[in-house]
Amino acid sequence: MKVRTRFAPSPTGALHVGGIRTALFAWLVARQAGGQFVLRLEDTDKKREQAGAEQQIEASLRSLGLDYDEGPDIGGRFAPYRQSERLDNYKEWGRKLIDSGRAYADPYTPEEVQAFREEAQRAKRPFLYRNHRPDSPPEWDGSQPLRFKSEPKAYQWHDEVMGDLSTGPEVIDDFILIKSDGYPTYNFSHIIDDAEMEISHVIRGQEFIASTPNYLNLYEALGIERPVLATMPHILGPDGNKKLSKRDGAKDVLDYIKDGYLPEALVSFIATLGWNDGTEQEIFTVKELVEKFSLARVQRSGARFDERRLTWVNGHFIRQMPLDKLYEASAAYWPAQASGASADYKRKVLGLLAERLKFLKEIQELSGFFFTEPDTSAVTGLYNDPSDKQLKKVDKAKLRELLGAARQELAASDFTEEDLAQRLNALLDRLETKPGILFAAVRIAISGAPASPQLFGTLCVLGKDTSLRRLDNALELLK
RNA sequence: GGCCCCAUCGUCUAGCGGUUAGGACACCGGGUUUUCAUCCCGGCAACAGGGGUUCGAUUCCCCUUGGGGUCACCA
Repeated sequence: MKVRTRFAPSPTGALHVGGIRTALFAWLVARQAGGQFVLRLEDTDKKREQAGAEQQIEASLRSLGLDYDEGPDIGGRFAPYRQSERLDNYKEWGRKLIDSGRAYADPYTPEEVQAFREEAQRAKRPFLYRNHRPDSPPEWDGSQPLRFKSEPKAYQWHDEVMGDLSTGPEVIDDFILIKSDGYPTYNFSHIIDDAEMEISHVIRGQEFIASTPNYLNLYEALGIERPVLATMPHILGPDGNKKLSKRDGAKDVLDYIKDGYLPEALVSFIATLGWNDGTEQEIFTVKELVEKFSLARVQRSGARFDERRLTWVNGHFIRQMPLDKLYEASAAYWPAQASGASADYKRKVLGLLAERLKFLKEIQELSGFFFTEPDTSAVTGLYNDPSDKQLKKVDKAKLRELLGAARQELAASDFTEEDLAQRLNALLDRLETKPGILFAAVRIAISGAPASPQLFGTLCVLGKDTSLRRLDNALELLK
């Protein structure tokens, strides 16, 4: 079978993790089979549409490397890929259904239908339009909704993720195919488009499982062979059990990218949210995912979104990334003060920072003192009230003595890491002091930060002039 | 409310009749002789409940409970 999958969002907002996961899995299925992945825009609701959403969706997919072979902005064999540009198509299929007696014009006003619905609600029964199906509907002139004339019956079908599913005839109803504004409903348009675009696997969220029997009924009326169906469980919010939404702090994918989460980390994390290969592997490269992914191993229950785990995965990817690649990826995250610094210097700073980064945006806060003098009030603050327990025991006079001695050693050093280590360690013995005291004192003088990368490397990168100057400044502050 | 789906540590999960129920995140402790972090070692922590089936159920079946979805001229 020729495998073609699609991701078919409506342009009503940004893509969050839930939507992206559906896209990722569809993409993986296509890439694994050497098939195509299609992006189609379901823009049939003008009221809910949001300006810029299409671009945002496209950018989100691209930023994660989920490239599509056909889509609204790149065209393809079955263009156009915006449903709003395929309206004639749906009308034509609507006519066919009218001709075969499987569609009819809905004569009721929205208010009348609403009254039926409320009546059903009062009786605590599910609402079925077909209980009110008109005997002799008017001719469809496009101003009324066009409804599907269903043929209720029981269904059982196979879902690649959920397994065998079944329902009774009571869930089948006469749903609207084409709205009175001329736009099709999702229920109609996606079936037509999937068929015309030769989509082999329909992979989508759990919310569609209830309407699947209706689609099955429509496929039969249309004489269309149904594609393979796969239903993804929802991704749930971190604290609640509700479907993940913006309100749960579900950031848009581009927000994560902006904060310096790496695409490959995002992909690995999202893929393992509801899927695993049965081994104890926790992290996957994109290549591995393409090889190992299978719909059959997708979890049937919903998964909670835990950002802490994403953060861990991201840190993992950062740490195993070669420095050159990491440097490339970090371009947008340097603080403003770094603009004058050389690439070579920044690369060295990044080398020191790399092992403690959770995401790239942290470079901004962590690297400040490499580019500007430490804040004097921060330095005095740290000396007066050190977080370090050892340093607490030392008075100012002693601090001055230690820093003075350290300054002398540094002045004599060639500022290679080895030499610095050797000299300062020797100083430790000579002054009979603990590293927790001497090194902390020096570290604060040169960084003004409560936490910073390892001392010798930091001194080495900052260089002799800067280091000595900062030590002098600190000595001045301690007077 | 009807219909449908789901159910292992706090979280993501392995398990597909016999296991000391495994891993990871988070958390807690220890180590890597400066801080933070990394890394390593250790610890805490789960089969929702009740019936069956079976020599034996986390695993298969049923019920209960709990959670979710759906019942739009939204997708």
